[in-house]
Amino acid sequence: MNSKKIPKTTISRLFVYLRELAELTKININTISSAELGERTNLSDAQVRKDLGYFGQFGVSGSGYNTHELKAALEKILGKDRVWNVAIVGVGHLGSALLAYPGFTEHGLKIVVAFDDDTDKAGKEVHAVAVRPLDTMAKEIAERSVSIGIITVPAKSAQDVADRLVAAGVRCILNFAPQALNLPEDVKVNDVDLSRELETLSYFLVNKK
Amino acid sequence: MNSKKIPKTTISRLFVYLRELAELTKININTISSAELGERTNLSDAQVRKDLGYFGQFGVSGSGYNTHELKAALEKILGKDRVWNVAIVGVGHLGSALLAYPGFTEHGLKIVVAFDDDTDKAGKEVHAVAVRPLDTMAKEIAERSVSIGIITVPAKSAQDVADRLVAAGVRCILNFAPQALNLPEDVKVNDVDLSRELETLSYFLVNKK
DNA sequence: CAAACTCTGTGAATATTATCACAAATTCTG
DNA sequence: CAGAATTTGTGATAATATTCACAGAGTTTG
Repeated sequence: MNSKKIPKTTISRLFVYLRELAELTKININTISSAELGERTNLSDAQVRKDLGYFGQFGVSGSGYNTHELKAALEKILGKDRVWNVAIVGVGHLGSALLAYPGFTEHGLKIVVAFDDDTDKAGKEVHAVAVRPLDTMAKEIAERSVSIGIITVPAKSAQDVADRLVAAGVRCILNFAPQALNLPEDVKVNDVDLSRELETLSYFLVNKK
Repeated sequence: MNSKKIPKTTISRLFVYLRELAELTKININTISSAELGERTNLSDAQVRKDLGYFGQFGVSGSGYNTHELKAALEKILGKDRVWNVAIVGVGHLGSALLAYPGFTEHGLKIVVAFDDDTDKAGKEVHAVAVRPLDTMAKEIAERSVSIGIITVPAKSAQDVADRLVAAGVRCILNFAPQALNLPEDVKVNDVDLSRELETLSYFLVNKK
């Protein structure tokens, strides 16, 4: 194991490699070179080798990587050999869509509870997940061992919701609200800003030759 | 105008500043310093100044930035003084959620048509947007002057859909499919990989002290 | 089995991005 | 209106991430 600091971007790409390896093993391809893996993921061969190099030596010179072994190694490294419980706060259009998304389960993430104060939703089930009012958060999160929170509420309530999640013990948050969250250092936040992603495309339209 | 190359990250942050400036002008705050703007957006004062510096000099020493002027300047720079037409391909849970999202309109992005081959959907309307079969893509995109495409189909069909969008003239794509797209250089693609965002959180859970 | 290939692992070189730090411009204060 | 306090704009510096390039290890071929 290399002890140098690992780029965040590397972690993110490991999941891409893992996804590709899952495909490859499924179709009985047992060996792959960094060049081929790079081609399939739109990355350079050097990038692939460098990324893997942070975690050990998985390849065989002259031949490449064993897909089964590399897959198993990455699953271990990335914590995909176990299931993490997830809670969603905000059961609007986006929240519901995420509740219905089957991909998470495949990736070791299980949405176990949702929160929403809307009386039309609280107390019911959406896509087989129970929806509860926000004031039950502390209790539900503790009982269901939730370790990841997803925020899909409007920007105005996002900081409040984040504070409550953290107070309930959550240390990882995926934030869809277009609002910068202010949280303790030991809380990991990933922001997904859909409007911004679309907007950056419009900049490209304005500034292309 | 500074002619140095502008970081992609800078463009992205300009939208954050713009959003904050919209709030500020709304509540009649007319002047703001880089430090204050940075605090509100969770960025450093130096970062704010550096980002704006790529596009010109907007501030006044000792006082700060005029919120109205800066807002207008950023809107111009970012192409937000006009409306861009958007098409969505794939009207599943996520596609429908995006169709229902009011935020896009507020940001100068208008979803004018959706595509899906599912016979339950094609020919109908979802959230006031017409859904058409994929083989009408070329015609619809030309007629409706679509310049941005959003891909919310399964990974397997993503490349095919992307090729068709490009063939129809689209040069900007927001891709939600967990699939690396291979497209001509003059096509700008932004990838949003929701599973990956969640998964990187699980890595953090495994590797925190 | 030796020569020609193939492919990894990794330092070194680049490129990109963020932070520092301070002169110059402006505003505030008494 | 002079001195103190702010705040910008921007080179210089530091941190981060990617690409290059090649020695060394393993495989294939005739």
